[in-house]
Amino acid sequence: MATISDVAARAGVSTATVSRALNGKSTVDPMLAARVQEAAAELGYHPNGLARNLRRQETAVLALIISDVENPFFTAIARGVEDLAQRSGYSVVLCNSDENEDKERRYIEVALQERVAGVVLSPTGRSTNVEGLRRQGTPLVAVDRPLPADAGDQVLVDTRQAAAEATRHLLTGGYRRVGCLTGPAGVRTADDRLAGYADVVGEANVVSRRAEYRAEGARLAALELLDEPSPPDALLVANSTMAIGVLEALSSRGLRSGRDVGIVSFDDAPWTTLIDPPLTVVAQPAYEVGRVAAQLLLARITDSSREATTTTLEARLIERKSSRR
Amino acid sequence: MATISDVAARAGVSTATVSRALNGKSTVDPMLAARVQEAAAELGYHPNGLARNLRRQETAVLALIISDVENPFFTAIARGVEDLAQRSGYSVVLCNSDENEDKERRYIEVALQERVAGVVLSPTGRSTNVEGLRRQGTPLVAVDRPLPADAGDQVLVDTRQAAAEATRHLLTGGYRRVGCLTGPAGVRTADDRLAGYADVVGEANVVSRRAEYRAEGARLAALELLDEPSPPDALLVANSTMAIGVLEALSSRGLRSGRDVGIVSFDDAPWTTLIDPPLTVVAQPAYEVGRVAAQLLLARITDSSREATTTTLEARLIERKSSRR
DNA sequence: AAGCGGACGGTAAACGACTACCAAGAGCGC
DNA sequence: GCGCTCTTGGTAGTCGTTTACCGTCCGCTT
Repeated sequence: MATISDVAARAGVSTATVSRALNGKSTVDPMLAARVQEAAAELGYHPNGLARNLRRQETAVLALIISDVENPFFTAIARGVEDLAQRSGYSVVLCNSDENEDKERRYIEVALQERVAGVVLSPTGRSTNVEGLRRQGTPLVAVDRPLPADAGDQVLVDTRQAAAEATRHLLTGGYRRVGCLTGPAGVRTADDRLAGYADVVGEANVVSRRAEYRAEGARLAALELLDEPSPPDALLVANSTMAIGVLEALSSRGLRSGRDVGIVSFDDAPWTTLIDPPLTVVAQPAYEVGRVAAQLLLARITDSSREATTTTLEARLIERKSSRR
Repeated sequence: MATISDVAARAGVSTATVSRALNGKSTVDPMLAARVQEAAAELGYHPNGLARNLRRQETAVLALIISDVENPFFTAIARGVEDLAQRSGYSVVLCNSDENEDKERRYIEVALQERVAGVVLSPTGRSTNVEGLRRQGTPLVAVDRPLPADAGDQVLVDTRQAAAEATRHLLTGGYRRVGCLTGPAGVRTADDRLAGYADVVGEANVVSRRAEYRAEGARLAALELLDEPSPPDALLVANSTMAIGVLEALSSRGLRSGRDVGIVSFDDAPWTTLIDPPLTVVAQPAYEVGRVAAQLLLARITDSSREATTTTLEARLIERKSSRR
């Protein structure tokens, strides 16, 4: 593997000159520079990023740790982060914590060890530990879910408000007994969506189940709800993956969404318009969340003394037919 | 930021001892080791991975460069790679080339500079350049699409065969004029699927359109096909993202899949059973592709002289109702 | 008591780049 | 010819680890 000294030897100059020629710092005689370029090309020289970063004490890599690669909401965030970061010359590496606190911890550790320039994190849950990042002064912005007791930058979605609006929408649509299917306790988005729902129906009328943010758990939970003595006639579902399970549950009971059970789900997945009836959803500005997070992160990288901010973006209810009789 | 010498100073030993104590190599007096551990904890010491890797000349990071984070097929591959890699102590960083050759090149460059231990790559297209990786001897395995003129490890899916089977299935289902909607020319999976289709209908009867592997282009292309003088009465669609566009096109023309136009699509996305009629699909073993790729990569990392292999996995036709009248 | 081997831990040299500092040479005015 | 400035490029130190090598100490055998 060619090193800078190989190039230097081949071009008949010192390593310092090679470094200067290749990085365009300081001035180097054009002829010498050309010779260096040529030597580098001939040897297929790629600077060793490890050595470079070690010396420079900085990397142009951002880590994005998300809770589920298979959830379109998070991949849209990834796109947002990436588009913006690329433009500033940063590369983004994506780590999938899989809603698993161990994996999350491991990836935070990797980010720390690799000395990435900054981290965008969607915390899996209660016990996310960012002490390490904080101590090392690694810039961090949390997305989707706030960090427990933290004063860092955050980009959130006003999900409680959105859940309330969706619930209200179902109620005015003529449904009487609205239920709620949400994610695990301790996951802030899950709790907030439930809370927004409860705000509207009133504590006394809460009919809810929790499940992992996955299809299968949601299917089972929906079934439980439907089998109650007085089952809900409408459901607020906390994300699109769960919605898949809920719709399966409905069809396995011969129920039709909209007519029999009103449905509103979070996240405007691409397939939601394909089904019959099309799904009413709460569209979250995922791409925008990613963009803003990246912006904040870059700003903090260049000026670490910035004050921490919390940005809350609005979600938007898209009325389709699954919430109408 | 605490370094190893800080820890050494605090524990009153040399850096060598700290290193040994923390890495469990060689033997260190248990009492000393404990003192080192404690000092490290107190200082919140995280070894500098850059320095470590520079010295060790190796990293425990694998790069996975995929062509589209928002495509479930690729995220399933990512999961497969990750599950296996984690088990061997490797971390996986995911890079999204977005079907864009510039981004792909950039990420290959990053992988090279960061000296990752290996690369899993789904080449975007014709001009993917892995010369750099080859020269540096970075282990590489290609997934989904073969590398042009390459002798490296590959994990592919027998997609031509699967396309042929799907086409045959439509034909025996009573459809007369089967069309094909595939991806861009030069993308091997797109070409193969078209070829498999052509194998069955015969060159003379080919009715096809190409589009990006995205919903919108597929929608337009489908519309074109449907507006022909003698439009096809069945369509083979090359991936699930395109299928979304096709289904939109159908419904905008008031056509019903199955009854009016038979549809078979590649990729068993989670929503395909939710629509009415459920979509007949060619399920690709994406997770398995990822697993095998990771296995191959790890094997090659430990033994770089292994002979290159090409693994071809079988796809499976799942008959549902969109391919029946 | 001398000799020996094993266990332990320190010293210092890498790894590969960047860069502060310095030296040499060129050009120029006097 | 001298001294000045300016450009150019080399020397060597540095980033934070790991590890080859070596010295020391301890206990045991003979």
